Amino acid sequence: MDVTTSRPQPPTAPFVRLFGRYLREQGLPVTQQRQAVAEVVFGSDEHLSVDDIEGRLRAEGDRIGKATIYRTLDLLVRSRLVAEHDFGEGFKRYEHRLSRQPEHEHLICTECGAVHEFKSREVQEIKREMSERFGFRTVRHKLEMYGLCRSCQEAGVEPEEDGLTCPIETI
Amino acid sequence: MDVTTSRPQPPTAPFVRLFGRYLREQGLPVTQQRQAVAEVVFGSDEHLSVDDIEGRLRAEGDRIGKATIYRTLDLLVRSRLVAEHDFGEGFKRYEHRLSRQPEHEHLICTECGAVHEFKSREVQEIKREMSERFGFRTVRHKLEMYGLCRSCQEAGVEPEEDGLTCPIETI
DNA sequence: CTCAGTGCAAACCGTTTGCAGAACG
DNA sequence: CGTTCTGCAAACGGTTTGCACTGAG
Repeated sequence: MDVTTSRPQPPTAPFVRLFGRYLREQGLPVTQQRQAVAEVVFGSDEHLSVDDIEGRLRAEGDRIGKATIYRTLDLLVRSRLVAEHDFGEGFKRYEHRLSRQPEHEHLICTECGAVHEFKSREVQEIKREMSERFGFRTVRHKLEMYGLCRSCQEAGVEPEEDGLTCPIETI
Repeated sequence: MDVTTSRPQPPTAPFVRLFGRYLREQGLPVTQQRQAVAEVVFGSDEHLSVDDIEGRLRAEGDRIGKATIYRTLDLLVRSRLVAEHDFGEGFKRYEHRLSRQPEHEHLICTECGAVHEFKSREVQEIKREMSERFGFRTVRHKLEMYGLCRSCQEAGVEPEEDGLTCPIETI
């Protein structure tokens, strides 16, 4: 593969090297499998499932066992270079935290599965309030909005209703 | 068991009847197992796991199969009388939505597992913004703050650190 | 060389499903 | 009485783990 040809994303090599540095700091071997998994994760701006990662590795000719992928993702998450997400699909997704806003929230379209990221200053406010009011020290948080993205609404999809005919008051 | 003795919580019977009404509306049988599960869920203000529910049923002499509990919880969630949560523990938790604020967010202590509820007006603001800026129509959301509750901090617990020595900038 | 990593397959574990017998309406 | 439910046990599926072999340092 010609590294000099144009790439859609910034080069991933420096990020992979950063992961290598983390491994060395921890006294762990920098293996080619670990580098290959890191390359895939840092080379995409999507929220990848383990199957996605396995597929992309295979597409590049790498045949890496799922167990190794899981073990490597564990290291990537521990290094704080990668974030793990559970969007309630029954499996986890992974996204790297480099070269874009490391802290962001998610908009998830329940129709087409599209994931959009956004920043929210309100969350900082909430953290402060929780500290003041309850003495709670927030270490991490999760803010996800589930609904319909613009294009699914324009395609005529409606959010499905259910529940008791006499609804519980909401808000 | 004497129903006339004092109870810690408001009586659950009306809530169970509400569930019965939902079942009838849907043309589904109101079985004693379904009522027993509903009784347990409406009778607690905690976030119960399936094992919790099974245990409480057994404590009252009811022996109901896990499959039935799962199937009944599915109905309770569909009726909108009960909310399902995944706090990343590897299993789900359930909480009824009656006689307290039906919409609220969660504070989860990663040390002792305590769950505290709070209301956030900021979330409404975020919904509005997402609609304006991205045309996203929010149907539901998830806001969870993970960290240390006051008592765990007072007990001297510190949030554990990890990651690369040169940290990625955070907020 | 030695210790940790890898790959495979089996184990795990919460949840779901198929099916014979029991209940609801 | 027919239709749906229940309970059991087996199946499921994402993830984890045990172990013999390979590879990094």
